[in-house]
Amino acid sequence: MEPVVIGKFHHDPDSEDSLRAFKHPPIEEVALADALHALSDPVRLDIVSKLAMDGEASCAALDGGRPKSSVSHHFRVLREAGLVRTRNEGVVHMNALRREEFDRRFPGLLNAVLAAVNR
Amino acid sequence: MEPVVIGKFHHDPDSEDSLRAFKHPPIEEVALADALHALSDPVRLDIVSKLAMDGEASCAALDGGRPKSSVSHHFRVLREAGLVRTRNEGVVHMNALRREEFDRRFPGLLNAVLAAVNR
DNA sequence: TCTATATTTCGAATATATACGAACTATGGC
DNA sequence: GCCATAGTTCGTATATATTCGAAATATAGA
Repeated sequence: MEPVVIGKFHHDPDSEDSLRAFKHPPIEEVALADALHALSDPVRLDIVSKLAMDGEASCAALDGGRPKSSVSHHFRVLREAGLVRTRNEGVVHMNALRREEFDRRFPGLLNAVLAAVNR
Repeated sequence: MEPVVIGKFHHDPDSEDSLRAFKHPPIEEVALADALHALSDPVRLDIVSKLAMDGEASCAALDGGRPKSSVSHHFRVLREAGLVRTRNEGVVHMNALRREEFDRRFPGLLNAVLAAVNR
């Protein structure tokens, strides 16, 4: 039986080193200042708030009419701040908050932000 | 009896329109994104953390060896985000967190940030 | 009034962030 | 294989932040 080739072109789409997979930092490596910076933008606060309500969503579902490249940028910032995990579901990228992990790292922070963002 | 002159050169040093007095926004006018941005800088996180422990301090006491103009800038950002109140005490400026007000505006936020910054 | 001290303001350099079109890449379905 | 779709990456323009020296301002005290 042939071994599965995991490399540049033949890879496991769910593995962390897949071409399509994203960098999700270990939650312990996320710095507080970076998390706060990620949350300090109205567009990203909106995305985070909607993800908290809906659980999961594609990028397009949360674009608010903005160009794809802008939305992609904001998702990247959220990912790198440990706030969002993105997984490939066919042609769509599904995003969800890393709530348990983030809460473990910064207890109460996300709750306080989400409470504040909704008035 | 002469009325007290409140103007460009003869003014009440405790009044909000004094030359030396600072702009402290009404807490209800502080936007979440601006508060988070103010907290998303390591220098300012350090200042806020020290103020939380010490209660009150002059600018110089918290400068961490940085030039005065830089420290002054960071205090201004904290002031405009509703986090810090500065009052004139003779030649020094005494700074304190607007804790009660800020907590009322964004419940749990400052606690979560302060808990996270210490570790 | 002169001096020392604490801090702000100004100005300019540099760094970082945001925005968005165009080109590119991965996936699923035909 | 070809096409459409969903996102990413790239390049660049612009906006905002940070830094710090120098000059200005306020206050206390001699």
